[in-house]
Amino acid sequence: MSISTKYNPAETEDKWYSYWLSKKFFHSEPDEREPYTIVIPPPNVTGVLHMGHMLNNTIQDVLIRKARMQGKNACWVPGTDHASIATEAKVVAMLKEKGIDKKDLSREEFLSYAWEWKEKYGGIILEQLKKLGASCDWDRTRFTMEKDLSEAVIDAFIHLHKRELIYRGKRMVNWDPKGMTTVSDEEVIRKEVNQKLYFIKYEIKRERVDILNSKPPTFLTVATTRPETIMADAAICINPNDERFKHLKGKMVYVPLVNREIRIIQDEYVDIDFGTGCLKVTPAHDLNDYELGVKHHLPVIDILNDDGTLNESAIILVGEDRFVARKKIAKMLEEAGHLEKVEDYKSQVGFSERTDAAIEPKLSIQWFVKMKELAQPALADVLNGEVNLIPNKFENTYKHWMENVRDWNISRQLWWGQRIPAWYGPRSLMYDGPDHIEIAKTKKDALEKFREYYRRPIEHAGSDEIFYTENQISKALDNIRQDDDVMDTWFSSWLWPISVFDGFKNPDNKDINYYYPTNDLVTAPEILFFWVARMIMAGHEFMGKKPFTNVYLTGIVRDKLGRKMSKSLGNSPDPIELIGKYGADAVRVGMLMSSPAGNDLMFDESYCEQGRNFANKIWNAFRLVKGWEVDEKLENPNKQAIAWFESRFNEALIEIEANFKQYRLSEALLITYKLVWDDFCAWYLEMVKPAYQQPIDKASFDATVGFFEKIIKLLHPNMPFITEELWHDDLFAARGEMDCCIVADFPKVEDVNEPLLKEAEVIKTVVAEIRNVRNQKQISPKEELSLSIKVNSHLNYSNWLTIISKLANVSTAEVVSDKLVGATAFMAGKDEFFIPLTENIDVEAEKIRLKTDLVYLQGFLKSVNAKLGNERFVQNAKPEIIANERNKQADAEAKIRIIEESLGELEG
RNA sequence: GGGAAAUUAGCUCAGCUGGUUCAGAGCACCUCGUUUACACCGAGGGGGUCGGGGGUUCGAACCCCUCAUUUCCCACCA
Repeated sequence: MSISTKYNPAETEDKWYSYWLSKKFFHSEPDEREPYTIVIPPPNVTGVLHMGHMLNNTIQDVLIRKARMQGKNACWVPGTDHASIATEAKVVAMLKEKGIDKKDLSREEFLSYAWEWKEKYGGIILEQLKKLGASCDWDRTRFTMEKDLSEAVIDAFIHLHKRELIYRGKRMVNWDPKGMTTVSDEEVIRKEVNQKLYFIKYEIKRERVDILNSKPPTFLTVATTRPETIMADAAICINPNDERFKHLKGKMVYVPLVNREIRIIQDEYVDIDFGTGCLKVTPAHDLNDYELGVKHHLPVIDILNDDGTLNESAIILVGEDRFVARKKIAKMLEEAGHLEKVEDYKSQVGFSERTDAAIEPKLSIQWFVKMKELAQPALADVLNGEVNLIPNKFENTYKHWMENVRDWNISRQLWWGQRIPAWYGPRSLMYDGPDHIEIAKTKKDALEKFREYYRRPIEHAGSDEIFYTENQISKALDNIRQDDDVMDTWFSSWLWPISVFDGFKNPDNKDINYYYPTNDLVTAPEILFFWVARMIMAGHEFMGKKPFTNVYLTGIVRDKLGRKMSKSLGNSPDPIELIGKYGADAVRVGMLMSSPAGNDLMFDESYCEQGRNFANKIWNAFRLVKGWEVDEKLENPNKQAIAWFESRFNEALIEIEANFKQYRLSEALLITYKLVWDDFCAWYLEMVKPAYQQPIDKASFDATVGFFEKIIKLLHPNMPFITEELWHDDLFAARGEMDCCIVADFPKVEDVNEPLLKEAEVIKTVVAEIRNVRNQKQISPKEELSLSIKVNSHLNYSNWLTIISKLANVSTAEVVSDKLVGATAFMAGKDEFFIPLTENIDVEAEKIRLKTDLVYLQGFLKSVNAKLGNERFVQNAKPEIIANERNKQADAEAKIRIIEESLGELEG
């Protein structure tokens, strides 16, 4: 036989993937079947596959393939996300390498570079998914910035604006000085940072009389982590209840170095016990200070440029980066005698999720979505089980977040994304004033709205109605400009389950009606709020229905030391290399084996090895069966084995289905693994396998091939490639063009013969015991033994004798009525087994063995008796528990009797 | 600072409503094996007082309290 002893994934994977594609097995169109739909969490368009994607998409593929095999109309919609800040950052970096500064480009020029970049790198990740075997409906591939999806974003904005759920406001926002944009609260990652706490002395302004009396200046000390912001100080704040500072009320102090006078204000917000009890108030650069400033009518002095350098308002250190300025100013303060001391200090600092730059609180005008109303139905869905989070431990966090949801800052100071459809023009053509804003999908619409606006009578124009001239109007219209900002990427992502089916463009179309709401969503818990929660909100707002029913939250893939995989640590294997090394099926199995929903996965390559070994095991089982010659004339000696495996398969299948129902994919796979490796290969095949170079009977062969086919189908969702390869082998019935494993019927649960399975377990013990005897006595497996069985139970061994003989290399096996003296013995259940050996048995050793068993059983019996003798147990325990205890008691008593007999004979 | 979860064999994890599926699985480990599908293999085996301490109960890995450790989420203390 010329089949390789090892399964070679490279020979099958591309072949079958192209075949599936060419036969359109992944493609779905609405029909009369029940739909099963998953929308992919769209990866960044310019990203490459990492281990997290690997896990996530393997799970989705398993779910979708199983549904497809179970007769559902399975549709897995793939696509990519334009990832505005990440992609823009990459493009900016690329341009920089070319010596081009983004500032020197027009918006149009920049976008053309960006699109070029997207065309070049976009879609790499989707190609990588194909290597994994992902059975996405590629005809439905979408991109969040393509025309239709962008329009959906604009439509959604306009809709929400009409509903007064979108507003524009001046707020403290999170500013990313590296990305030069705002980011939402959710995109700020807080980290503990070792910092310094600077104690800075501010001189208190002396009364004129004090100066005349040459009274020396006095100081107050403020503790701050940000000395570079003193130039933006608007006040010093003390707690009105702080006895130490009562005398300071109403005084003024000088800001060191710049000598600007500021007030001392009082507010209970200040913690008397923290630092010095004096707080410098910097409304432009701290959220709390801003609020204090509003309360006390303080000026806002913004000393930072958008890129984090100091601006002219700082007066000193203009142009320096904030962190450089911090060091320099500390020195300057020290030299000027204003630095009392510096202490080490740990505090939480916010960093941008995308650029890792320290976030700067900044006052600016941004667009916001009101979240409270939107959150309500989305919270209700999860609480009442309309939407299931798997595992449900995430419900608590979800609830907490949704109940404390804050408004969503959706504007970003970037170019790569959907531009905010807000248009600005002069409110009045007569005098300068705040802008008039119109929300409109296109410039044309905007112009019309503005024209209409200007044609109305002029406000405050007295009794007679006055209108602008057409000339004035057309001149004004020439100067209408669109908002420069784009929308947060998540503002397109939250529409994904709707927009991929064109639910905005064409609200009542066939696809959206059929596929929406989708079934399962598979994603990482990190984006539960970013994305999942908002999708549910969008579902209710725009469709009046939830977007999906089940949310499977995967864990984070970590290395085996528990560290998060990251580029900088270099601890993340390249998934494509892994697939090359072990095969896609192996990597899939490796990922699935040890990652229950919601649990982090400590990844190690050995998981892939295990997967590869499993593929090889299947391959070799196939080689074995493939090599059998059939002799039609032979009787079937394997009826018992066949009946057993049939039941065993169904027993396992029941468990597998139950685990799938609970989304315990790793558990389901492990059961499958054991079914194939242990039950099918190690037991069943060994039972029916003909002797060397002997033919097999037709019935056994057919049964075995039938089992094999069922096993291949069972394995397919996990291991699509090897199963498809085997499916087409001529070992099985001839296959038509469309007869592929990918669309074969998934096995259905059939009858389980429980007593038969129980008997088989006893038989397995018998075989294992005989092998154990060989091991202990150093008897070669080739040496034949004979076996005598004294049956004390109701088990009918006659059906099993041939199997025992074959598996344990026993030449004669017989049922006897008396113990065999001088033979080595063991028990299985209540039955006794004897193997006569040529050498004398070691009576002492045998006695010790029996005594050990006896002691254990006596102890066991004692505890059972104690239970049964306890009145309160007998009164309180459930009847079936008591019955069980009585069984245990009888059982133990019987075994003890048998052992005592044997011991007696050895003694005697 | 608030909240949530976890802690079971060397590692990764099961263990559903307290009582034979109650101490389990996979991997790793040890011994033996060049048997004619597979050494990416086969046969057999060892290994845990279920984080510590209390309590409830006839009975606790499971329920309660407490401590410890770890992880995650949320939060504006300079």
